[in-house]
Amino acid sequence: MPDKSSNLDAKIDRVARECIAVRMRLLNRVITNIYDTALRPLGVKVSQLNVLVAAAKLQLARPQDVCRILQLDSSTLSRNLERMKSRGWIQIVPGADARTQSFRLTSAGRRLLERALPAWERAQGRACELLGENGLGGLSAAAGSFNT
Amino acid sequence: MPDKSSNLDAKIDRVARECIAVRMRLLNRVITNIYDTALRPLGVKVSQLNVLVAAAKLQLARPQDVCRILQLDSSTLSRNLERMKSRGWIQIVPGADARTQSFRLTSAGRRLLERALPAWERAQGRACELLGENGLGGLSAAAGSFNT
DNA sequence: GGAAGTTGTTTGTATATACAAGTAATTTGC
DNA sequence: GCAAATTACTTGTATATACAAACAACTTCC
Repeated sequence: MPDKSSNLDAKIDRVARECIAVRMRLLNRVITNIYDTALRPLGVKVSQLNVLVAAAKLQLARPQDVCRILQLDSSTLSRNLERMKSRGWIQIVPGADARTQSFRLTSAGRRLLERALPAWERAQGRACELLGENGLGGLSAAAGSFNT
Repeated sequence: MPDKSSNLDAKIDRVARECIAVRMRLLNRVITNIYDTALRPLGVKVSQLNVLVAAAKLQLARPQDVCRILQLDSSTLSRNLERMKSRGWIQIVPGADARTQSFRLTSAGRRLLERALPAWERAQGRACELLGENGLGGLSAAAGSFNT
């Protein structure tokens, strides 16, 4: 009779060693923490900064576009926008299609981005160090298919 | 007088193009979604699977160790354990130090892992494809410093 | 031009995540 | 051997995240 127990153990060992999701999620926590720590004095998190930057680039941002660009669920974005709206960083702009709740940066949002840039630089520098050349290249390669 | 406005735009453009956190977080969402979708029929998410696998490997797992290994905040783990305990996948094991709430897989937890392995294999395959050789290598390189 | 289908967003619910503060147990220093 | 410091975890609070379902507005098709 085969030893089912150690067979399972071996497979579990393989998951522990090889699982891509484990490493991706771990690195995501570490990297997010670096940026959030740097941004904390400004009262903004990197998740929000991402959306603000996207809005700045799009000028007039449609949620659907931001969701596609960032691969975000629309319900997630909806609630993030709520928070940023209440902080005065973005404002809703009614458009032609009454279904879309397009939005854009307010001047307060723009000022926030400006003030956040130095902190972003510092975090970016630390993240670079942490990932190393290999990690950075791999990240770009892997994320490449989701550009713009 | 320098054109402050476009200078800011250029910097924002740089954040949009280069920000490591944006890409890491985007990839994390995509990869997590692949595993969660594959695991959905089993009623477990990859975040929980990670902890169950760690518990399986440690045999008797101390929360502090799991937090260190996965770079998780202890409050996060505390609540995740609560959910997995209520599902009967883990059980608390009182130990020498009354502060530590060590835990281990129950047999139900072990059976869950066994049933989840094929779904994990499928998700792992798709994640490999998505990241490509470069992405996989970079991920390993970057996560290397956090091994075990 | 109206019914049926599609699309864009929000709301309900659940999990994951972290920081700050609280609590309880252990360890250290005297 | 006790007070102070430290450690290990939990609880309070807030954000991020996604799926499912609801809703409203647009589009298609006849």
